[in-house]
Amino acid sequence: MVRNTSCIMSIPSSASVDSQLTGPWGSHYTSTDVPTVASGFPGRLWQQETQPQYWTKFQVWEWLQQTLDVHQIDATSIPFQNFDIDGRQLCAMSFQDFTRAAGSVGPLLYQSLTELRWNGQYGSELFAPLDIKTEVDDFSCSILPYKEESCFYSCTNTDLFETKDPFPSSIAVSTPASPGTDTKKLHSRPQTSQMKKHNPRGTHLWEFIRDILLNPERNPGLIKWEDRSEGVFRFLKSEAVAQLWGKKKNNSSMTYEKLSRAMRYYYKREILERVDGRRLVYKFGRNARGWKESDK
DNA sequence: AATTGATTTCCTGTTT
DNA sequence: TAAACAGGAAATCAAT
Repeated sequence: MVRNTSCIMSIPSSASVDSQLTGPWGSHYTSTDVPTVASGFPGRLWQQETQPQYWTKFQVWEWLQQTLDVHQIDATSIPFQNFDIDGRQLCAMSFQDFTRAAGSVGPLLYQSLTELRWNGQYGSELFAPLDIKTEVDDFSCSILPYKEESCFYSCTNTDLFETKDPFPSSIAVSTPASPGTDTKKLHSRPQTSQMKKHNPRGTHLWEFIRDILLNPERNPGLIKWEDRSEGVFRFLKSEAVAQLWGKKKNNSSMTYEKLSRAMRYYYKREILERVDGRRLVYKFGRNARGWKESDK
């Protein structure tokens, strides 16, 4: 009955994770220049993080994911390969280009981007200093804070992963977070479907896993496809993934053991299929979307 | 304020 | 023996 709720700090997390991380997120990018970014960075830099024109391909991709998410549109409904472009190219697309590239979702994307660009021009001054928590990120972190809050995880001294990665995705990207501005148009746009209910903070565990798999640049050997076409994958650095997940959920005590329990619950919902006999191996089930190559 | 879906936490037992 | 796997039970959290 009585649970030992007291020993919360006894997790050797950082040590184990550190030792597991070796990729671009690991030692290479250890915090050297964090302070700069952490404490009020120059407006110019901020602009670069925020304005679509300066986005990297990955940021474009993030924006896409996020926008679809916000509008409850299935990520499989648009060909992502048409958006394997950086911000400059994205901004060069016309309304028609968007329609060509994303079909019926094109207009919505065009709209969203236009508003973002527009906000980007005036947003900076509305960005109160206290919002600049810093760092940030981790991948699926949102670029578009349509929902009032930004995506900061503000885990102050956890520069295990994030960090000065080459994809400064969401730094201050909480552009329109400022109340009183016209960011609500996006909110009030009619929803395409009601299929999904609440999706706290954008991503579920399985989507988080999927997104790691789908982003080689962001996946320094954390999880690997075993059979791409069948949706079979394997954890290479289970504890590191758990830490990352915990970071996303602002839970520093996440472990693979706990993460895997959540994974097992997915079997019943057919989001994952059981792959027995093989440790750390899972397979996407019929209810998992957006992982197939053909889905893109 | 109550409900609920999705985990999170803990645990005991089994398998690799 | 140390990790993983299996699930049950209960707690937690955020969205509604």
